[in-house]
Amino acid sequence: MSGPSVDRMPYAMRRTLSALVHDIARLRRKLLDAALRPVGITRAQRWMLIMLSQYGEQGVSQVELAQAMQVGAVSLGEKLGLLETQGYVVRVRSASDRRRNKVRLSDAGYRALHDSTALTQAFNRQAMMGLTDQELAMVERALAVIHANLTRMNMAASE
Amino acid sequence: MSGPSVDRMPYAMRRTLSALVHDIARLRRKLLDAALRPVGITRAQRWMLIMLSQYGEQGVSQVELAQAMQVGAVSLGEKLGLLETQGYVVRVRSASDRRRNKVRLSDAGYRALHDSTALTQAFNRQAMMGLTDQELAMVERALAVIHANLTRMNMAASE
DNA sequence: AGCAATTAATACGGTACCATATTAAATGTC
DNA sequence: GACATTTAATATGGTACCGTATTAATTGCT
Repeated sequence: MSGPSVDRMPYAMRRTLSALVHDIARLRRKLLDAALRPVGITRAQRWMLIMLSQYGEQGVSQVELAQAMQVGAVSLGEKLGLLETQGYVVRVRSASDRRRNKVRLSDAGYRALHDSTALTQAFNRQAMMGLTDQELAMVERALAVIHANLTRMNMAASE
Repeated sequence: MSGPSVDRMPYAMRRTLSALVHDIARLRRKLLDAALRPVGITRAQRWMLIMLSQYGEQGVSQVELAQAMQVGAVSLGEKLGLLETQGYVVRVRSASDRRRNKVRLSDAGYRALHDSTALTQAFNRQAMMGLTDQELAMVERALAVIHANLTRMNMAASE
């Protein structure tokens, strides 16, 4: 009879590697999106434009693009909808398979891609300030390992 | 007369450090949230529970907590609303300043924190597999630099 | 050819963030 | 004490993700 059975100690909250990754992603999204405002696209949209630029005139289907970006088909469709509304991408029903959309960049899309590049690079320089190229390369390699681990876990989770 | 004035070349799309950070954050959120499902909280909620555990019985105001977490007051309020609905936190109007809420963990909150810890640690071990402690320490230091840069930029942006 | 299974995209609903606008309470100034 | 200012929290609306359910079209099997 007596006190509660729960442990009420404060938990350790060192800024771990994982917490740093989430925090950096969050801050970077916020700040870079603000920096890209003049161009009219966000960081995530820029990423999609970059991917789309790989496929040129003939375009890609949404499923194929989603796989290449390791992103859910729903997220992709939503973002494409926005980009289409804004005029940066074009979606056309494929004639050979009328379930598919052929997605490609418009001229405005290529222009937004071009216009956002310098801003992004300048932003990255500021964000990476104080680290040598060697350090950055090492971090990139380590993160690639973590990314590969997570990708494997992700595959395993979806069978 | 003539062709369009836009450059239609495909853009380089090496998995850069920045892209890796965003991707790791996204995958980690997805997979860890799934792993934590049995406990009933998400990774972001766990983070908030950890922070709340620092303040003990007397609790914190939302503004103070938002500053400590470097998160917007709105996001914080929303997540607190969810956690309160689920019974993990308690919000009480402060008597001395009736604008303020005093927020603290409930017993269920402490329990969820406890229950989610082992799962999170196991998850992290899997995600970091293949990297030595030295490498991880080095990555953590480098990410801390980037985080500090972004934090500074964020301060500057809000004057 | 006919029907079942698969596939591409979308609808719907949810979490995690953000900025800006609003409301209510406190504070500072006269 | 009265009124303008500041502050704490919330309302509103937007982007970026997710999972599951649905719809329409194709493919595969018989």
